[in-house]
Amino acid sequence: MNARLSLVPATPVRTAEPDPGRNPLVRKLRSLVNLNAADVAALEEISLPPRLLGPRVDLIRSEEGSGDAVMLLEGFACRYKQRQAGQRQIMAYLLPGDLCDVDASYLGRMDHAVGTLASSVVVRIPRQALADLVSRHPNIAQALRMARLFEEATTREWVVNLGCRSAMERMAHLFCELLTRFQMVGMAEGDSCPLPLTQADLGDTLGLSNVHVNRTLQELRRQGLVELRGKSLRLLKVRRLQEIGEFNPAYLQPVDGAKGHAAVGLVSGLA
Amino acid sequence: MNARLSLVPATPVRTAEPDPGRNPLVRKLRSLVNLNAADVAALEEISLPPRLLGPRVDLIRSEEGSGDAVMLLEGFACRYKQRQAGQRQIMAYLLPGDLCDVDASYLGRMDHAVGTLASSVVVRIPRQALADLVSRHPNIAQALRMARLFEEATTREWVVNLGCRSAMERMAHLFCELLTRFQMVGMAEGDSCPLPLTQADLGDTLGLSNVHVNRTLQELRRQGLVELRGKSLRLLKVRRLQEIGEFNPAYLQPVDGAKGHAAVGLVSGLA
DNA sequence: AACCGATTATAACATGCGTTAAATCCGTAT
DNA sequence: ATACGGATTTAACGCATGTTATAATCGGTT
Repeated sequence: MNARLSLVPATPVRTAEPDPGRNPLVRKLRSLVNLNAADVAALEEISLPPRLLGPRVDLIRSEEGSGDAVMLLEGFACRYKQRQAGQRQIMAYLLPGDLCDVDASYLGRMDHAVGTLASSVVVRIPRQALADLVSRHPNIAQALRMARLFEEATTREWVVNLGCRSAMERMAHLFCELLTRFQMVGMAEGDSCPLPLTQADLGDTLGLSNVHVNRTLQELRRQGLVELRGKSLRLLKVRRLQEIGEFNPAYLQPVDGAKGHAAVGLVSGLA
Repeated sequence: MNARLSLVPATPVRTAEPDPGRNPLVRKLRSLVNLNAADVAALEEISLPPRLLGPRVDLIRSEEGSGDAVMLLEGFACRYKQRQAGQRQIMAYLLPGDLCDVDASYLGRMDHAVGTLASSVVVRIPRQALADLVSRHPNIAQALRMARLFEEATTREWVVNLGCRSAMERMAHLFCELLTRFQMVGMAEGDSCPLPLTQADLGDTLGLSNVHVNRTLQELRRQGLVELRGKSLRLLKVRRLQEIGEFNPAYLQPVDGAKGHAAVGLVSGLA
């Protein structure tokens, strides 16, 4: 299960490299607001040593109580909930650059779990460091607020997906969303992006049985819309898939390129 | 459609009454944290004159750009999204005391609409007033942050509902959630609460056709679990309904009664 | 190279829910 | 009262998706 864990006992991943785009958190926040050199430098400094986790490892339960945030550096994780009978529903994907806010755990018992789907590298960000960062770097504070708004919008979009789209439409929508999100952190290559999930994982995401996930996938392949080999997803006809899933990336990114202005007026205290 | 709008052209609803529990926002925030007299007084002062809206009236589009928040004083509203073919998916309910954060509209085009389902009374809260309130009253700031966390948790719970529960389970869960939320603002009477929705509205909420909503409702009635007459819902066997829907109110409220302590450590700047 | 468990793929069958349609009920206005 | 339109109810039928089962394939390990 976590076979890969032993391969890399504590290999430190270089975080504070001079080249500007390695850190996925930096890349993500840069897709939301304009960051200056000081902002970027500060972001690269806050991370504690990275830790490698195998697939299917819970990463919230363990941090619970520390109050620190967790950032996904590499890999693929999710928020999920397990029903009594065993069914799992995935409620959100965490991609590299995504922060897992631990605020929720203060509301008493955490209402859901967070775990890896593929083997992943995570870093803890001490709560105090994050608070300092936010108070000294308004751009970063702004970007984090926006990231949160987009995350909320994404969850709402998943409600729509589950509530009133067919299997094919759901899957097309999900794939479009994934490609866009990977593009935002510079991890897409053309129309391809990583997809280190099993069909069962997709089923738990889309509210479908794994058999039907397979059927739907076959149909998408047959129509020449997607290619899914190994752990890589390729969207052969992006436009067509966007039509099928009624995908509009506006809920993931600022419109056009007006990053700087877009969110000046956010009610900072309320957010 | 909006026939009732004309009935009450501009009837002002009394907001700042001396009796402590009239304002649903106060009641709601009090269910989250302990508020002192100054906090309550401040909350009662911020509202602009209330406006009456008929059912099925959008209330975001009109406020767009003003940046002010909107609070529902009476009635029933929702966040929703309309698909091209016409299907509507409701993503959240707004009950009395709920604030509709307008932050999202700053991310460019609003990604969803907010509208009334029943005729409602709303008040605008100027952005500046809200910012002042939050900076001068830490308890209120705390409560608003918690309210937001609970709102996020609620959306996640809806994802679970749509993703992996049957029609009966979904409806049982929704009804339990509604009762609890109305209890939090003091609008439930025993095991009864308002439900001014049509079966079509319920269908757009639960991802079911209106025919199947009806079937499911009949079955719940036949089993003596609920009573739904006029615009009032009554849960005859709350415990049983909670079992069916696997409902656990922990995602709506602080656990037990530890309101004051629960959230002291929230990363204020991040939230 | 050969093995193993996990994943993917297919088939056959079952069913929960959607669709269409028509009847009844109910609140509101005439 | 009466009439009207929207909401609820019920029935008949179809389909998308679930379920169960089994085979084929793949990726990683020895």
